[in-house]
Amino acid sequence: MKNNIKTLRAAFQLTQSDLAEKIEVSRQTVNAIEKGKFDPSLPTAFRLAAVFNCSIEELFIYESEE
Amino acid sequence: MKNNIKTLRAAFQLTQSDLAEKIEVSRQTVNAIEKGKFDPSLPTAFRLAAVFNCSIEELFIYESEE
DNA sequence: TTTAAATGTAAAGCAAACTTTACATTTAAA
DNA sequence: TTTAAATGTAAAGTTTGCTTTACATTTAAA
Repeated sequence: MKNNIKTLRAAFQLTQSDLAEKIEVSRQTVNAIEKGKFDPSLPTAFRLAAVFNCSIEELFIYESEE
Repeated sequence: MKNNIKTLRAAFQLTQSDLAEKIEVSRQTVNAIEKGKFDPSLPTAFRLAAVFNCSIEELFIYESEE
């Protein structure tokens, strides 16, 4: 699963800490999701999409797992 | 988080087992998601949306947690 | 009305999402 | 060029998504 969080976060001029606060997760979680270390939960994905005013599908690119 | 899986599954004439097979989870997992016992992972949500040819936002209704 | 399919649910265990703490590295402003 | 903010990352622990096994209940077809 790829995502456009880093780009959008920059466009919205938010630090990882700012974004973490908005979506109510830790800064490390934002970093990990952004870097593709793991996928967010569905609720977290919804909150991210809300912050960036876009759909989950616009934020995340699903690629069938291996 | 509410969802329309039961309705859509009926419309597509799929059993919980059928759907489980399609999205590659266990039947119990489909049942639990359908009954709102827990939220699916983001990859599972993507696969569900793909089966029903709709968006994740059309399938799941996000409600801020308590 | 009997039988089979479908659904509901529970327990034990594993895996992944997330936390906190902590520290090292990069970036950018003074 | 020093300093602070921002980012990267790691370890240990908690929570939750999901599995398998197992069985009970509901639904529907014969």
